[in-house]
Amino acid sequence: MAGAGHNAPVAAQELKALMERVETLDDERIAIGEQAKSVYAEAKAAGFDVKSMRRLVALRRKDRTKVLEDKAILELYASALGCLDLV
Amino acid sequence: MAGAGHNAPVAAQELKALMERVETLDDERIAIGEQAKSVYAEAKAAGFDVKSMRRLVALRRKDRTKVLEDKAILELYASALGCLDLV
Amino acid sequence: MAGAGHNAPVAAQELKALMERVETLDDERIAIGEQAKSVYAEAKAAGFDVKSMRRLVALRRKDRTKVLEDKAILELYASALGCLDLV
Amino acid sequence: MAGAGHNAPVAAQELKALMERVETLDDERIAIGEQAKSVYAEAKAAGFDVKSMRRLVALRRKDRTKVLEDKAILELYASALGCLDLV
DNA sequence: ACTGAAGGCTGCCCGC
DNA sequence: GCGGGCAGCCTTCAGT
Repeated sequence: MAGAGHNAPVAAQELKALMERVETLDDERIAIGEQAKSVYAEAKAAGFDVKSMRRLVALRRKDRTKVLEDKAILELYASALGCLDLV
Repeated sequence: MAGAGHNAPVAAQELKALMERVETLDDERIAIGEQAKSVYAEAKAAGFDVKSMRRLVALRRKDRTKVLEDKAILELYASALGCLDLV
Repeated sequence: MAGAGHNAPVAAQELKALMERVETLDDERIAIGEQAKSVYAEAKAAGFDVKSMRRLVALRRKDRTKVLEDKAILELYASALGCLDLV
Repeated sequence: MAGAGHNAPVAAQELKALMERVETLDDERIAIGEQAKSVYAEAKAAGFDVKSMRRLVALRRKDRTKVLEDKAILELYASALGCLDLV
């Protein structure tokens, strides 16, 4: 099914090399995540609401047009259900 | 560490009974999920946006007061960043 | 984009009816989830490891053949990396 | 509730600065994620099973002792249920 | 058949 | 030290 291992030992060397690259990248990614966490800790110490900051970061990363469209639909539906204030 | 298995075979009968109960409940849960999926399919066929419906369902299930508070903070921050229109 | 609202108020009645059906199903789903949680709590009180039980439940729900295949690949790779004992 | 904004405009400048730092870190994190994705694509092209590679990466990052303990419990339970071959 | 998204589950961190 | 809440990963499904 795999198609990979035409030779029994699965090209262990190749696999090892790929895994090492991935693991290195993962280490970097985690290190950066820790830096971000530090910044959020600072923000929290300064009295900001971290959860809201995260939501805003995510929102701003998305495509602006799409966000506005989604928002419009949500408001339309909420209005139909009589709970416009929630959105 | 566990504390459970004071007797070697781990009270296999007890474990089996518990697992069966969980698995039965799981079957029911999945069946209901499929019914919900059908309703969403109907909604989609009628031209509604399923994703927005899901968001609204989730929003309405949450505590109203908390939703309003969170919304207020988000708007405050968005306004500080000059992107109030996104929220 | 939506195609739904050929009439301005978005067929609010239809949307409401659909939402109610979904929310009812959701309530049931949540109730069952709580029952499952109770069973796990019982299990924990009896000394069983809940996390392992969950893993086993998930494993048993899957297609047996596929599980065995996946297991074989994982062992092959682990062996290539010299950490067969982990899997 | 917040404690932060003793001054009405919520210290918009401070918030902006924090958000920018977070967003920069996020950009880096995403870029690295894309590199990892590339490596996995390479691996796939070479015939390896990406899912198994991911599982192995996750497994190797965890604490070795804990992994072995978890494995032992899982095998114990599986054996009690008569499906040791699955784990 | 593959890619991208959406939901559910697991692992992690904070608060109690 | 435990339980709850949050972020990330895996899995599943719709779309192409």
